[in-house]
Amino acid sequence: MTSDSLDLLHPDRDALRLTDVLFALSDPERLAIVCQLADGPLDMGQCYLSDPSIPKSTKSHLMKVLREAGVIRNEQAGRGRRLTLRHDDLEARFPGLIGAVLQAAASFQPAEAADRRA
Amino acid sequence: MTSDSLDLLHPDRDALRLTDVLFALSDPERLAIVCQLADGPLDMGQCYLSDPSIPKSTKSHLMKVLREAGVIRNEQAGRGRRLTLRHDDLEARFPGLIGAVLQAAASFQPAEAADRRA
DNA sequence: CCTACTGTTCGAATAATTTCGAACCAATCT
DNA sequence: AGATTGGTTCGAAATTATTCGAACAGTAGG
Repeated sequence: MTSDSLDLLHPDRDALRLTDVLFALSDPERLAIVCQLADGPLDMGQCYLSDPSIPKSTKSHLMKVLREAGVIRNEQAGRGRRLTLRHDDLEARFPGLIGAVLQAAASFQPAEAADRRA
Repeated sequence: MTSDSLDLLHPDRDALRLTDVLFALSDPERLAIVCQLADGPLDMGQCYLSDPSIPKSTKSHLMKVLREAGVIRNEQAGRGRRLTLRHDDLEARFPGLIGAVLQAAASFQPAEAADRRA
């Protein structure tokens, strides 16, 4: 009935810590995930890692770090999970930060993104 | 005579990696150092850590991480060392990033900074 | 030259992250 | 209900980062 264990914990906007956010973004794999979410929410299955053979537990852990830092929201959606970049919360708390990171990342790793689309 | 081993290695502007920069900034102690350098270069002795009892080897290592990520420059100056935030290089490579981080950090940890000034 | 002063580097111990398989849980479909 | 799909959590192993003392190196001053 009412959702039980699997609604995960998300920090409030006011509780976001800059160093935690920076740390979450400092891993190439996590940063790439964030870039994919910049255009809008995605189901977990639509979020691609650089290496497709990475097990789901590892992928889940990457999402956990991003979620606990307050970078993404991870909510149940049907059978799977919907991932959302917490753009508004980040922007409110750290103005200009996420935009600068996304722009820098976009002009940086376009090759990998293109590879994934191919 | 000519400086020997102690001119440290600094990555070129073009070699700066976003994830390395974010990682370097993701530690509270290192971030605080960067904030102190925002107003201009400082000698190492003028850079304060949250805990004054931290040994110099640890402090040196914090600077090393910042330097190797390309966040600061560390050059010999007289008897000691002059630390400089590589603001121009960072801005050129990741427009808006360092400014957003500094602003977010400033509106975040003013208590600690005030303590140090007292 | 010798000493004092500043920092860096090295090596080892500790702590924190990452990675992965296995077990588990919730939702959907038959 | 049972089977399938999609993802989280747990626990252990491996990797990486941090911390600190000791040894070293460069500079300035006596």
